[in-house]
Amino acid sequence: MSRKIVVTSALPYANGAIHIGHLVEYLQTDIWVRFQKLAGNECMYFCADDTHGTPVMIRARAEGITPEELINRVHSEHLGDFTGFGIEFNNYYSTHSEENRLFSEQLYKHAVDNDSISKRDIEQAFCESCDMWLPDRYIRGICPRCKAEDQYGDSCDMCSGTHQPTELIDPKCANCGASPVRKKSTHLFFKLADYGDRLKELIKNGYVQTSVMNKLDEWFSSGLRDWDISRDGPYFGFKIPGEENKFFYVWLDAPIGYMASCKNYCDKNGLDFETLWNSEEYELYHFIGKDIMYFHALFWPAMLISAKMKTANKLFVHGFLTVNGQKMSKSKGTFIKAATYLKHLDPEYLRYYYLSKLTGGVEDIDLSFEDFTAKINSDLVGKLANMASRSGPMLTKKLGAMLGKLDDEGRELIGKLQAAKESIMADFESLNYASASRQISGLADICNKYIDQKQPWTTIKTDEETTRTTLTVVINAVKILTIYLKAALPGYAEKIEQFLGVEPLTFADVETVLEDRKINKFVRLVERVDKEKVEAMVEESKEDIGVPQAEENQVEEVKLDEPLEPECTIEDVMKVDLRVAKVVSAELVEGANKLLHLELDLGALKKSVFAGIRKAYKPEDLVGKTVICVANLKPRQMKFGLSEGMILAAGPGGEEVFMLGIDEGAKPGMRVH
RNA sequence: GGCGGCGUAGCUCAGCUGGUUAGAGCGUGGGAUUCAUAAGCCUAAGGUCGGUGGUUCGAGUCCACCCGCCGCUACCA
Repeated sequence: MSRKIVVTSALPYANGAIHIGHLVEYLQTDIWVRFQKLAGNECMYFCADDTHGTPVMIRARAEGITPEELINRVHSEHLGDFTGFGIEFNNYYSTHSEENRLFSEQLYKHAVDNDSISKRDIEQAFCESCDMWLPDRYIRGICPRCKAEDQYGDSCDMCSGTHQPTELIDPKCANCGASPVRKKSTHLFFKLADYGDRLKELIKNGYVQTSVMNKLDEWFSSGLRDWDISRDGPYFGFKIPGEENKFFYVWLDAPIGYMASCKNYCDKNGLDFETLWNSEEYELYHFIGKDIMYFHALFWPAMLISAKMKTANKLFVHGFLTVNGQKMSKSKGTFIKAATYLKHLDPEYLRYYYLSKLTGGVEDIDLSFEDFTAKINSDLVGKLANMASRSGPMLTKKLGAMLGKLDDEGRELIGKLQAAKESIMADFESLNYASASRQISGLADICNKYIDQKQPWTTIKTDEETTRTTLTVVINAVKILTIYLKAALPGYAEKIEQFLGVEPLTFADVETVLEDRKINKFVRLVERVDKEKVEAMVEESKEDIGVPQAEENQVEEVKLDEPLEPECTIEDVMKVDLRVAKVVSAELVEGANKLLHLELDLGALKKSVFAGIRKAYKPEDLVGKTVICVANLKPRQMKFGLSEGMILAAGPGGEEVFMLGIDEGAKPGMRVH
């Protein structure tokens, strides 16, 4: 029986561009949504821009436009980015919409009726020159603890301590630099604690992954606090009914934006919103990052419970993206915007890469450019695309583009691929895409072995029909693997569908077999990753930001061919025992093209070392030379013998190797300090 | 500081409820091939599973402590 599913991704804020970190979530979600559809389920995907709040207001002011103009522009930019990456929303809406206003007012009214709203005064910073209340983020000053300058109102980057904005020394408005004043104001609070038991119940029943549950336990045990849901004007948002100059805090109406987007879609398409959003007929899932767990696991369901509405079946929480093992950095050029990526690289690369990394857990995932290039080039191009490329053209050029029939052996191979279907589908369902991609990759290995073993390039010379059978098997294998990958690589799949001359494939087609039919001309499926394009993308990401802090007269950043190793201690250095050594003999190594075999004299002892310096040094030039060697390196068994040390040399390798010498007078065996 | 997560081959990561010689892909060395997007196949080397101690017949897997990294710490969007 097919399922009916509604899915959302977190709403990106309308104050900045989509970057590759955001895309982890949207691609994770999009792959899941596409998977559900391919599996024969009905699945709808809703999202929207999160448009309200102080940052949007400030940004619009800075650009001299209205907030509406800003959010309209950003909306189309965001949508363009998503479309560029093949992310297919049923509706990409905005929180600044009538639907959202109505729902926000409705949910608020329910909360009021349930006596879940309280009022009390709070003191907050107000900038008189900007005529605006300042969130903590918009107050800068000196950290009360470590006295670092220019720190946020709530936390200090230098000592990583947290503090109250009132404690900040010499506070300034981050916007205009004026000193803010403290003013009292009445705020509305949602009494979250009233919903504690029901939230615990929800979470106990599998609302989130277990690791997320642990985190939530922490919050529960420290007690749920009331949630400030109002902001004083001027504020870009919805006015709170019955209040003077008060607006809903942006986080109140943001998740409601999911509903608004769904409602807007339903109205445009003649569907019943109540059925889609609020009935048991449809499952509901939210995909979010771990930073907004609090809102989605506590506030949001509490508000829905208060309004007697359905809560989601499950929250799928994912981790953050690091690039080359570190936080995305504007100065390093790893803060890569979606639009910048698209100028240089194929979006399907990133879709495949994230597929290969995502596990459904909350751990961060790392995008290493080296790994990225290797994975795409070897897995996607070398294994998968190449499979099609080594069968398709032969079939079209030499065998009239006609498929034959599978033989027993072929059926066995195809059977193996078909048998993996359930397990691969289970991986997609549970968001363990990495596991799915490993399975698929393993299947491609089996197929490539089959091709090697069958040698169609040999049999074609003598036996066309046997060759046709072999290639028919391969084409059918390609078809199945394409289905397995299609959720992640829709563009790739489409090319193969055209090549095979078939209707759009789904998981149901895994069981069907293509026989005795014509196929179309083979087109290249995917290009290899060009390292230079990756570099160009990183370069451009640096330029996006401009040269940072040039006026600070900072130490010029050194650019090395090989990046600097992490800082080490003197103890680390002392572990390496460097000794002066004299080359006693040097000879070529039979069968090796990079190695020289050296005998070294270290005074009291001798060492036999294999060094990869053959392209740079001739054996006869080395004998008698004094070099520096690592004397306590663990001996390594090489094919040609045991290497007991390592000669110090500089350079990238090959012909460019430069050995370290030492000044006159040093004797073999002396330690280098 | 408190809390959560992580630390497994050069790199990126799998290892379910503890159970035979710890796995994959990439990379590296060697070999046989050449249909294919310099791809594919065979084969070798490479890990005291962050450290120490403990529970157990048996621990990468459980417990304690320590070290290192990341994140959260709620009126921040």
